Amino acid sequence: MAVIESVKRETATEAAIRGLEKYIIQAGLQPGSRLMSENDLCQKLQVSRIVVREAMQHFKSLGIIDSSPKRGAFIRQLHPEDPYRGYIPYMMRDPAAAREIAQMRAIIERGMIQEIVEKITPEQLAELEEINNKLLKATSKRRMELDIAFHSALLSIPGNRLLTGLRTLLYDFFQSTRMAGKYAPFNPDGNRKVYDEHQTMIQALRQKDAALLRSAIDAHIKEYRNEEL
Amino acid sequence: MAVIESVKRETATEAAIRGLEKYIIQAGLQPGSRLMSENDLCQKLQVSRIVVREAMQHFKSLGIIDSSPKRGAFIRQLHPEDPYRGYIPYMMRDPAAAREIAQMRAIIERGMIQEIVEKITPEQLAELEEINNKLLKATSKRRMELDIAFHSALLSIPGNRLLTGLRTLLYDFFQSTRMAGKYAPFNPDGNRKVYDEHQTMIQALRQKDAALLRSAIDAHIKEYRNEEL
DNA sequence: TCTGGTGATATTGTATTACAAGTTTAAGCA
DNA sequence: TGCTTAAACTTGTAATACAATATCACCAGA
Repeated sequence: MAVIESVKRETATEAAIRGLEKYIIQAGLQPGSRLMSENDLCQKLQVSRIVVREAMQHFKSLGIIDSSPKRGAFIRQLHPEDPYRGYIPYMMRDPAAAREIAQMRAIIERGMIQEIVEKITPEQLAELEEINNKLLKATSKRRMELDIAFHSALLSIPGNRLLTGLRTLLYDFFQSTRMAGKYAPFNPDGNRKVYDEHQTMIQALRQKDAALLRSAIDAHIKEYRNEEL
Repeated sequence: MAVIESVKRETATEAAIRGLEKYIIQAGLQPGSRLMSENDLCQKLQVSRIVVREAMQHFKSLGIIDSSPKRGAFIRQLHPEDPYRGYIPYMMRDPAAAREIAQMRAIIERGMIQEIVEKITPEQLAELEEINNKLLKATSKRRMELDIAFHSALLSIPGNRLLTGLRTLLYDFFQSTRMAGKYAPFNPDGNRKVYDEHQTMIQALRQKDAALLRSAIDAHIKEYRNEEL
């Protein structure tokens, strides 16, 4: 079966994006390095300044470079949350997204068990306890924040930027949209339940008991899974 | 402690990006919808066409919209790999990235165990077997592709776009750069070993034996972990 | 030599005008 | 109604212009 090739000709801007990427890579520019000026790029790439600026905007939008007026453009230090930057509003409009985010959350938390049992430090353990202690007497809204803080702290234990980059997506977004209503009802026992489940996790971490942590996380996650089907 | 506020004034382009996002959201534009023309946006946002085009480029770069010459710009259907689009070359230059990617891979695969044991279909199981059968008599390069195909197939079982979006990052990139050298040495027994490990996974999936799958995945992953420290 | 001021130069951000090439729409006609 | 043709619209690209500010080279003075 012959596939119809898209014969769309490459625009000058697309070519400039390729050229600029090649320049960045081949010149070995590191975070903090300054790119050559727009006019110089015009000469080098043989396109007008408009095209160069649109190519620059591409890399600005991705967070690869950062420019300041009258100073120039610089290679930016990548941040772990960059990849998802700009997408949240659009995921929010996708009804299937919430289910997938909840599933992703469950997968990540289960998958991390081994890592965090091995690697957690006393300081990190203390932080988890501190967050959870506050949770017991928190109001509804504050409780949600503290729950997020607790799970974010878990997420950061492996010291992996790909993981911490998922924070906004997995917790903030999830809580703020889909779960806001049902997750924080006027349930006076709710705090106690969440607190107890977190305490079990903390205990499992203290004892470095992966099996216990697994069952605690499963219990903590279960309610979401059922609701999201 | 007083934090020095960044007093950087917002540029017209940044304001236009906000305005354009607001327009897209509030107008309820769906994938396939056409945006108003650049000139109309100039009027609406009260900026020049250059600024409008740079704002458009921002959303083009993120994959939110797509424009074709002389026809207009349209809301694009988001694809799961979009968030990581454009980042791979820059991750490649980060020496810490390989370790984090390997760790992420291990976390995801372990975390998926429950899901895929529950949800795998006979067709998906057959696909895994087919891939693995080819692997036994594959040459070095082909073997790497088939290994990637095997794990990608695993990744797609839950039917979660956030997961499948990680494919390029977790497998293609990882294999193509850091592991290329050591992972595919001139080792005639290598195929057999990978084949056997995959077979154990397949058997575990057929029997819906989560514990067996866990140990098989752990064994399969272990070698990477040790090498990456 | 070091400091501070001063003017020239470089740089980005933004607007305007212009046009090519192709798409869409509208008008007019059979 | 259906078809043809011209008009209007739309994006991609270039060139020019200028404001505002950062940077730099230079020079004077202590």
